[in-house]
Amino acid sequence: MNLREISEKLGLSQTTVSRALNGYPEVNEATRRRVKEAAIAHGYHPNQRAKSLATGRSMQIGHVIPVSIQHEMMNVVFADFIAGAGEVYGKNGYDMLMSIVSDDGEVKAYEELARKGSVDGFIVHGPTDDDPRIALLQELGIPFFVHGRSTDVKTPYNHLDVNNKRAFTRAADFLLDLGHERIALINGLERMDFAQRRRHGYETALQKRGITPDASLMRSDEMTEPFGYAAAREMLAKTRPPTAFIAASIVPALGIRRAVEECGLKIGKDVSIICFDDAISYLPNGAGEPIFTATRSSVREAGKRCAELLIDIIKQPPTRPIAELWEAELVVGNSTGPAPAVHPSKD
Amino acid sequence: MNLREISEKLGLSQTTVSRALNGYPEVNEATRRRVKEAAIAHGYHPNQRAKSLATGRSMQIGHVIPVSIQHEMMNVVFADFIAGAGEVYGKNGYDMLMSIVSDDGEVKAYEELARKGSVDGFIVHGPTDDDPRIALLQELGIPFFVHGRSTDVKTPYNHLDVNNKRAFTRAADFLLDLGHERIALINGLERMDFAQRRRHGYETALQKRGITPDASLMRSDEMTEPFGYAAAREMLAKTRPPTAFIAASIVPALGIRRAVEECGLKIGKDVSIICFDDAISYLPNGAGEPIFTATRSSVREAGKRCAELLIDIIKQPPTRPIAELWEAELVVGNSTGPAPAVHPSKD
DNA sequence: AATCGCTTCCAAAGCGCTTTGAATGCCGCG
DNA sequence: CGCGGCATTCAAAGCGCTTTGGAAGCGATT
Repeated sequence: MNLREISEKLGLSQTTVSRALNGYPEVNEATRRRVKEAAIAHGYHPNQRAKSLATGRSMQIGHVIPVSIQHEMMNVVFADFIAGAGEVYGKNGYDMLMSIVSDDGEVKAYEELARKGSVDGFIVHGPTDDDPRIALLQELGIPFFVHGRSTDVKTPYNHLDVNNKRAFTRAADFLLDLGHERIALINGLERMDFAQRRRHGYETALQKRGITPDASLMRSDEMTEPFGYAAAREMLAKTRPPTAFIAASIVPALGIRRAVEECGLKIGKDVSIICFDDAISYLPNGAGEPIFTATRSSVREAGKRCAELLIDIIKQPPTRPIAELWEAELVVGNSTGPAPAVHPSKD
Repeated sequence: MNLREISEKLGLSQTTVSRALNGYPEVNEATRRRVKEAAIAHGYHPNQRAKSLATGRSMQIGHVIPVSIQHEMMNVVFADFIAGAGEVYGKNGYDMLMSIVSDDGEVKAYEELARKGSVDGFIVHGPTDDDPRIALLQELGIPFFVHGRSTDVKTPYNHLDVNNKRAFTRAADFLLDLGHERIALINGLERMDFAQRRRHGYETALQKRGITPDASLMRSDEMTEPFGYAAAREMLAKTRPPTAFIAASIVPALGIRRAVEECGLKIGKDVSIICFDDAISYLPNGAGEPIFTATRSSVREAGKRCAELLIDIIKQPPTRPIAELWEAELVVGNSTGPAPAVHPSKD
């Protein structure tokens, strides 16, 4: 069933049928009703391929995912982000085009999708501190929106980010206020912009209290459970182990907890843990009372907002770049407590 | 840069340019080279929208994801599956169209994507025991491939599944051989076909040894870490606690481990744990030596294979349905050991 | 010299929609 | 009675590609 067939069946021109279905005002309301009913009765859906050829818009948003990023935060956090974005796409008649590419194929993927006209815009995930994708997309002249920031990119671009630095300053402050002095940082990969900002936040808080960040208490890697575990095991074996950990995600935090418990230590008493919580739906930070004290910001809400803003941008390019910075909230759970008294024998 | 422009620039017809680029034989090799070079030089990529209108194929595969499934295995396992599928799509010139919909919008999503001609086929994820999507897609007359099975659907359909029953029989046998008799099952949601098959496998193994499955040792829910934790805590508090757990995924297994450790028990000694391991890349079952003894089957490889088969089906509808059944391998880790001697006081 | 068979290329139709520009009918008004 | 204005509808062009059905050129064959 296509436009011609249905218009013939109704004894109307294709023009009128098209306009009736697309809500144009210059069509009689009685006619519109008749057309709409016929469309439903015959299960008519305008051919999207023809439609987008005619309109010049594909009604699709591209997400390019390099496989390696599978390992970093992308995998688990990503699913929630796209759930949020996808919801917004659906409401606005857009679809999500996802392209999973090898790492060296990323540039080509953006170029092709843009040049082929497969998408009307892109969401850029997980920017590094100097992300080349931003310049590439600007050159391609296609709308895009960055989830996060790329510190060293100085040309303006549309983005939304969490105030990662502030979140980690607050996390560290919280522990410092509890009397902790040896605070470990279990961070994401340093090439990720967010990880650098988080480290800066952590370092800033320590330095403000006259504590020099101890490199032996800082780790940076893919945010897996085993990474959190291994890092914590090693640090807890030191002669002067940390009394608290700050983790960049709930995933390594689970590993830290495992290590702490294996050492026969009590969480929230002997060792405190605080993490950044993306409010991931399948890995909730406890039901009701949080397992971990955490700085929290929903990545799903971020996905929604990024999608909304990108669609706005596609419809009407803004005169000046859009930028939003969200603050994470600090939620207190059972994983933190006052620093343990210094063991006499350790002096 | 479109076909007309580039053909004018070359002094050739659009026909010839099109054929040259698409590898048709009726074009002189010298001409073809000239065309290809010009295409690269000018960054020409055929407009996908026009192309698919002309060919009648969208070169897109649809994945419809209801948000609720976010919570069940989908979320974490899904990411790996689509990584595998996406790789295959890229190699074959296909793109992945992902539609995230509310639960009641699922039927509509399939219908629309099919009728609008947005996709050439679908991958169906996470079938239930009597999944209505199969009949729907058959009625829509669009190629599709099911990852898993739907036991109560009797019409044949293309699918690939892991032998879930066998995997769980083997897991239970492994524990039974070690002398365990009180073996708990921490399963996924019962409406999922795979969960039912796994339970059957577990029950079959017990019954073969004359053990009647104990309903108080069986739980079924979304496969989260907290679920595993809560279920294990409760079971371990019984007067006759289980000596072993079988978990449907590594995620609840992590929760079980947490519970066991909190109870001051030793894994692999006091309590054994065995799980189904989807070989998820971001949650690896240990590096080298597995953390958990597990029955393992890579969901990523499954994604690859499903994509390959679906593309074959689109190109050439098979005369009889394609069905593959994969066996999971049993890998032995540190989480299992002989059943502890019965405590004298417990008799 | 006429014909055939190849290779190589092309003009034009068509995919199914949107959109432009114009036509039709009808009303009220001078 | 003629005309402008409004509401409603339509024919046709165009989006950028593929594909059909030739046609041109040329050496080989009869």
